Amino acid sequence: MEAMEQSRATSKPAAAPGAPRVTRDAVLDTAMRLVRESGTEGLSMRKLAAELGVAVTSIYWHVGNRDALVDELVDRVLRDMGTIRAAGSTPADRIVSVALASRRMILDRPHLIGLVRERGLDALLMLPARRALVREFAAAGLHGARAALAVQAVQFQVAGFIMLERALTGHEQEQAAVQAWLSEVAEGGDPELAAGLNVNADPDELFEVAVRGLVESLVREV
Amino acid sequence: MEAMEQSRATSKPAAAPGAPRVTRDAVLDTAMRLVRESGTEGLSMRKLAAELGVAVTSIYWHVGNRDALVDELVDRVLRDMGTIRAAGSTPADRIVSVALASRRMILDRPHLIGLVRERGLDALLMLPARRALVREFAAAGLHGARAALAVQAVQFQVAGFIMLERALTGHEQEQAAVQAWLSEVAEGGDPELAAGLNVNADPDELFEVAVRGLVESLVREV
DNA sequence: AAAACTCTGTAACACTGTTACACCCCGATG
DNA sequence: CATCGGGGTGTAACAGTGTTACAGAGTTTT
Repeated sequence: MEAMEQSRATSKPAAAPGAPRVTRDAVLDTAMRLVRESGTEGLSMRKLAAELGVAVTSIYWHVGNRDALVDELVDRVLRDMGTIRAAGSTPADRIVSVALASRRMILDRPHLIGLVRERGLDALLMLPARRALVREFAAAGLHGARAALAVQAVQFQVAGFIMLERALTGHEQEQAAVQAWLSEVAEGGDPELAAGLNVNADPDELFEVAVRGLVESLVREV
Repeated sequence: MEAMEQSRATSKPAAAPGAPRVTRDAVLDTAMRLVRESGTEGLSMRKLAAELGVAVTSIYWHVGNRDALVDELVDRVLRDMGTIRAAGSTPADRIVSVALASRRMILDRPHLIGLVRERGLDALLMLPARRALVREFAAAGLHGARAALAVQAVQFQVAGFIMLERALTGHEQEQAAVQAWLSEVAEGGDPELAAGLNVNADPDELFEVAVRGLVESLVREV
């Protein structure tokens, strides 16, 4: 804890003559690279130290501990995400566009989900879209508690969908129980339905249909 | 691997005279207890062995390895969940009731989420509601690809919501970034909105509103 | 009696996060 | 100039994790 404060304060002597062999930034950079290359579980303090050609204790001196390190990585990724702008003419369209953009932003940073999940920072996933959602729902005529409920509903749908989607891709078909049930449905007289349930092939369409349905319901009752 | 086959095949000599000191069932029982008491991370092979008064290798002989053990625990919990029955008169009401019941069932088994998450079995979380959803959407007049999309949308919303809700409870307020933004909203002229965004106090209402909105959108277009 | 099988124990390997402690170097102070 | 203090690093260890090679006891089968 105090170590972090100290190292944070010394951003000037980083290039001083009595140069430290690694910087806090260098640690964070290679940590980020390790996560990009092999996920959250590919990031170990020893690996990180070895990668920097340094003993483990140096890492601890610079970042405190692993949790603080991951927190900082989350912060970094979130910082470079920028803000979300709504597009479209109708209020519903604009809100849906915010949801779509939010999903894109998060999916473009695959390591982010693993990081927030490990540290229980799931709330931060919703942060980028919040501002835009509040604004657009207000523009759609929703205020007060009603608006709060609407914003939260959309946020939960977006973030929940994304986390689930990432957890499911690749794994779904493998489940024996799932497969068994699918063939059962196919024999039940609606093969097209079974096919549609099998593919997690088009998450894009699924996401848009779900979000649009929810949003239109929320803005209609004004 | 073969060990599992062997032990699974020997359900008869479990009570034979040359009695083993632990049974596969006993291992699973205490494993389940450990998870209930201290979560997934409270379940270690050594702790489990110690709890049973046995060496670690016995555990491995009976269940194979940790992953297989957790898989079996998931199976067990899922098996005792039973089936979901729809209630209500209108199609939308019936579908919403399935979603509510599904959430209740899962939340009543808090350890389940940790287990499926650790093993990437998230798809199994949706399984109990699938049958009922397909039936009710068919009764609402949806068939084929349209019905598949609707079922998937509801499933994703339910499962995503639950996972997020469990991850957020308790943690949300702690985030500094979240807090900062909330006070900003409050000063923006809509304190009631800020209040509604702050509480994760009423997830029940939030869930019902979100699901009902989505479902009504899905069944309306028939 | 011998061989095969079931089940358990000892001890180790390779990892993980974390820390107590000694040390080096360099700049500031007495 | 000498001394002190602190930034930064290294060695080595502690405690814990999943996993396994191997030996052995006890029972059943051949």
